[in-house]
Amino acid sequence: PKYYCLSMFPYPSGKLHMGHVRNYTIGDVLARYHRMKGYNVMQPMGWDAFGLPAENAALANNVPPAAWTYSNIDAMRKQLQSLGLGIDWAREVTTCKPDYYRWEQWLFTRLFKKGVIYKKTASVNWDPVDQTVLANEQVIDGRGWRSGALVEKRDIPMYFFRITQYAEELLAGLDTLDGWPEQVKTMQRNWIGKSFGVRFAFPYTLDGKNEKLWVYTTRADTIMGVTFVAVAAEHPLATLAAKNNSELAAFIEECKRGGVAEADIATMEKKGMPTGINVIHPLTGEQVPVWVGNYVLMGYGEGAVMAVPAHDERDFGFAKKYTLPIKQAISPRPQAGEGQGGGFTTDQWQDWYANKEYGVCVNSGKYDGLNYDQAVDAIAADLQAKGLGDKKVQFRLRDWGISRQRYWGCPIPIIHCAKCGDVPVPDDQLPVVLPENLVPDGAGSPLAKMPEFYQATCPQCSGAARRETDTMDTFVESSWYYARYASPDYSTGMVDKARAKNWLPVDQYIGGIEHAILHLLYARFFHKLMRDEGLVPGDEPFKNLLTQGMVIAPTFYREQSNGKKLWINPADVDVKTDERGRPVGATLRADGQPVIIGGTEKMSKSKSNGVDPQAIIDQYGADTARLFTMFAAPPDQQLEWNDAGVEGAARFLRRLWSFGVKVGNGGGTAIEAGARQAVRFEIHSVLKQASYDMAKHQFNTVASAAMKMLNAMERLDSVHDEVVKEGLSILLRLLAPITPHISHQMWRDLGYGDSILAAPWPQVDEAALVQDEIELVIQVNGKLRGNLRVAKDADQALLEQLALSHDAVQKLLAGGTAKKIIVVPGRLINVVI
RNA sequence: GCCGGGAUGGCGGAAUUGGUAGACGCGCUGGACUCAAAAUCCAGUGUCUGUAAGGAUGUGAGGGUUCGAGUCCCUCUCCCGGCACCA
Repeated sequence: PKYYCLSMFPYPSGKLHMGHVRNYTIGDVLARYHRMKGYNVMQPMGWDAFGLPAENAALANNVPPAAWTYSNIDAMRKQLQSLGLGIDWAREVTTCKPDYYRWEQWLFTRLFKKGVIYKKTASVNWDPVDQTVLANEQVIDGRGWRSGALVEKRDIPMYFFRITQYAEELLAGLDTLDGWPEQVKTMQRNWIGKSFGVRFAFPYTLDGKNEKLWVYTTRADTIMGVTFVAVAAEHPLATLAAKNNSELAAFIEECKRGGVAEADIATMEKKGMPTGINVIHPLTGEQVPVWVGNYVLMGYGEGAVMAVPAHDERDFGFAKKYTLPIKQAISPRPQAGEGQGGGFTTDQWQDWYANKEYGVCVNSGKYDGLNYDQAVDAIAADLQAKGLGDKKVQFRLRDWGISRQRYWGCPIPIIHCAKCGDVPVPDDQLPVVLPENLVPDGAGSPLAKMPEFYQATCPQCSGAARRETDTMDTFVESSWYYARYASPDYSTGMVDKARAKNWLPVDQYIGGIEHAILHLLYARFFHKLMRDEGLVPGDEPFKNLLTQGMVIAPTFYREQSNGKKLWINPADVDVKTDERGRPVGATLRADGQPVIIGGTEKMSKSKSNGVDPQAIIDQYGADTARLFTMFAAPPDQQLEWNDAGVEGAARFLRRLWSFGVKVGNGGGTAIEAGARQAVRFEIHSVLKQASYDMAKHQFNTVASAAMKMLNAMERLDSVHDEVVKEGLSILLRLLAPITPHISHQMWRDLGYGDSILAAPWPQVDEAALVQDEIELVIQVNGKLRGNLRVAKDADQALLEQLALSHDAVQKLLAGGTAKKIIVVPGRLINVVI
């Protein structure tokens, strides 16, 4: 059987960091383990080579992003090799090379023709001083990172993937992914955000024309509580109203200030202003005022929302702030309202106001007394009868905008012709090659200033035309590299279908939890796009997913005279402890003066708490680095870096080595049968647990099992016995995936075979686990009171009798009788008194 | 703000998924070896109390279910990840 083991490929930043070491060690452990289990393993590696950091480096050092990227790749490849990873380098993929991205361009043109890709305008962060588009990351406290200018929103045309067309399938597909962590699936479900609601219109008349203002709501049952409608600043109605209202125009301008990041918008103070326009409530016929609200997003739904202050917390706050009416439309049902503060008051928001399970309509005319489902049905039916709305399924997921006004990315293969419009570049003109010798200057893409690049001929009419100078979001490259690995050399198509069919899907995907939504959702989407092109088999790309935690380390700093903190690397600090080992202070080794102990945080340059993996590998070797990384925490949790812990891992490997030398020396006497049986029991019961842990990817306890085995064998009087030969053979194979170098060498030196890679995963001998006597725990009222050694097949009556006659139980019974005795076979006896 | 996750000795973590809390490792304390130190080896190490045997207490806080709760339920606090242009 095949086993495709894939770790997320790195961005070539220049240096391996601990997160990489962790990611690739986990992948390598799984790959080696599966080789021992008899699988045909593929473990490839590549480079996510386009991206912003290369442009930043270019700005800082005046080097072309290409040169910087390629030299980083060479450096990091060497580092990965020093970790001893069993990678098939013949499959190496580099996304910034034309032989890779030409197929991305090819697929783009196919999808463009199919209508899966389309163009529309969207908002971006605009730096008015540098005259450039900024990534969210480059906006700091609302200002451009280099210019310091206040960032504005600007609408520009962009290409979009119609991912919403696949929303239903992306959602349903999650149910088939049994090998994915539940939390990741939950996050994706919530991100896709399928909701059942009602889309309806508020009619109004403007300049003698009948118009409709559309909104979407999941709470149609509260429609009789609507007291205003809020529209986004970019909404056409807002623009219209601002024409002869300078105050409103100024407010809309204010709303356009600031970036486009949702976290900022959602935490911003909620502000609004009336437009002076009224619309008609579709059911009551009442006039409803329209407001502009800075919290309404044009990109969501209709860019307008009905506001029901009585039953939506955000609307409530807004209404209180601007003293808008609050009209109750839901009341607790008598049975539900009891004890939950049924009284409605406009003074104070209460959580039940928004609880749809729990109320019935009031002040709602003919809908009074209906519960949520009944009310939504009745209201949707009435709206439909008036031609003003209907039930609608809506997704939170938005289409994926992929245009980037940046240089170091895959060129979008479109030619703009005045006559023919947007024309995709024909296959025989692909790839559109990105020139690699440019240096960006921080003011827009250099491609847009390069006539040799953008001057083109229209493929349809042969007239003069302009080539698109935007590049694609780098998430596009990382959405299909897993498929390219199956046939990285294939020059006549995106993937070789036969080889893709052989290797896909990825059996195990490993990467950081921070990719839980975007990357993993885009890759799933891309797989379906490629499937629909007949390129790849199956509906999902990744069968099993392991999301690893971050690598964190302690921080140390000194307060400087200017009040700023000077961060000091942990490697330069000595920590002092009291007689119990509690830290009491730290000093800088260089000057012996104290430093302040900060928190334990994600390794980063800014906190100077990074540990260079290369230094660890050079000092202790790859096996120690790998063992510590696997032992210190389970893979999906945070891993705290600890130099003493690394020392401990090295100590264990040295002990293992000396033990091997001792065994190799031969001679001596065999041990006594009872001791032999006890060690075999220990080794095989530990192995049983370790095999179970390995299968569930809990590598830290597998490493601890190896330590237990060595401890057990070291306690023996003599190492010259068959049980040691067997035990060491098991121990070395248990460790082989984690510490391949030492395991391989000892395996050979001790004469077990040529290569431990060819050895099978060790088997538990159940016969070694059989015991005649077992130890049971005696509890009284659930509290531990003693132990009992009994024959393993002792019956219930005997156990109860033994427990009752136990000294500790007798003492507590004090002559009384037990109420109840609970016997858990093989574990404990609990006497209830 | 919204979505997801986490919290167990001085530290990293373990606990067969409701059944002996603290495996394994680090650190610390004492001892052996050494002129001495390092390395190595041996013993101890949750907290309080007690000479000891023992007793009490203990898994972020507060409540609940159960013979029995780190594990299940409710309320809360703090920390971390993501939020669509960082990758």
